[in-house]
Amino acid sequence: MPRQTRYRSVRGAEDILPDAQPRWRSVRDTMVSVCERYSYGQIDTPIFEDYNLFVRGVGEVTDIVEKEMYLIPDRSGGDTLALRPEATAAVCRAYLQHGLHARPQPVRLYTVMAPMFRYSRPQSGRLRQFHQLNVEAIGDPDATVDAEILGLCWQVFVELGLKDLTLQLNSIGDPACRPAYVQALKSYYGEHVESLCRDCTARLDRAPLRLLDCKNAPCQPFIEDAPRSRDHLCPDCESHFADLVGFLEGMGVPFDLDHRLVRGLDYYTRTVFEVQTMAEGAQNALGGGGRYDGLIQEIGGNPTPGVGFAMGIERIILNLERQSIHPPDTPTPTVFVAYVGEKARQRAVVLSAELVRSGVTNMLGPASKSLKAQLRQAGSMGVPHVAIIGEREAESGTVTLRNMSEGTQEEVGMGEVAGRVEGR
RNA sequence: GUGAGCGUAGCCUAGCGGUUAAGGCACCAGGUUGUGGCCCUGGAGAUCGAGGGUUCGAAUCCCUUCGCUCACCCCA
Repeated sequence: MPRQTRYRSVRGAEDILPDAQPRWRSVRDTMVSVCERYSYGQIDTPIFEDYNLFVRGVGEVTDIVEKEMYLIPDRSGGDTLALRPEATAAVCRAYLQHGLHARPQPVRLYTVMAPMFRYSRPQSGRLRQFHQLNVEAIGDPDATVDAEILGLCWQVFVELGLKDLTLQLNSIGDPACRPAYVQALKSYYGEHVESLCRDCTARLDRAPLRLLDCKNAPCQPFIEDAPRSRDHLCPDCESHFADLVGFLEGMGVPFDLDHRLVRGLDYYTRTVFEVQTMAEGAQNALGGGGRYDGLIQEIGGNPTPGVGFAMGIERIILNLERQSIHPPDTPTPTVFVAYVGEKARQRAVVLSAELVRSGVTNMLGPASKSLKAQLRQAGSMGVPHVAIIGEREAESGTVTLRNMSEGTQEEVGMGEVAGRVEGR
């Protein structure tokens, strides 16, 4: 046998085999169900976009833009394309492109199972192609919308059955108050530069907010005493946040205020939140998002507020498995069509097709295998009925219908099979 | 991009310098001439990730490389 190159899926990109599909489907169904009950409408956008959309939208100095995008030269010589690294910018683009501002605001949108692409070293809970649920409410600045989004997000986790989750909440202000806060943060940290970890000395200039996020030991004491964004909110942001907190309490959505929570995408304003597991493992953020009141203007629209979040399907599935929350069983055929001999072979294909037409899930047995082997296969799959067509049945136009659990069988006409198996 | 661990049949694992690389699961075929689940027998399937080196001799030791995994970073 000549040995050929064995291809495998590209690093960080996984196949989802039939056995895994019930799990994916049930997660998806739960997400759709919650979104639809909140009156969100499904939107699907292309998996690639002009890469400038993400540069503008996500922010030039973010990791996503600097080193994680998959770029594709456009064969027509136009602008470079990017496999989407996240959904929000693309959904906002669609909002603008289709004049959705002309509809009642906010416009409520979601995408499920949307594949996203980010180039980074794969590890548990982090792939290069991964899938998200994305939910966005665009066009209304009110805190009720933030509350709705947070409530929707939390409800999805509740209905998925995941336990040991926390909802971390913070406000990082807006253009009116954030610059002053960032300044305060910088000058505070400026006094401690020499004590900080190497990562953080670099962060001080490039992404000061992320200093708060550092996990290294040397920096911990400074984080506690660092200026907090919520203490520097302008009156508008302050009352917006107070409203949100009140709404969440009223809704019974549990949350923790976390002054360290900042997010890695530039577009967030005011509300930011993250749903985290307490489970072991590094990738503990199952979902996250916030308000992005400046984003639409940034990508060329009129100033338009928005809030939304994303959650990672793979990470959710990982945690469902860790918590032994099982998906529905893989469906098995109702009937296995076994046959022996040439004439029977012809009848069998026909029977299989007719059963499908009658709505009966069935599997056609393999040719050139003994009856014994076919029965064995049906048995190992747990198929409840086997329709056997041998020489005899082929002659008389009948089939022997075997009940696998009882071990009984009866001879019926070809057309009777569907009725027999359903009637039980 | 950085660091660590690991690579033996589809999956899990034994072997850790010496004759044809062992076992389990799964797969295939038999055990009555057209009948499953248990049991029994047999079979197929591995150039031991790849390349190079050391040695009389390497899956076993060394180097390189590729791949996988986990963590950092970042985030879903």
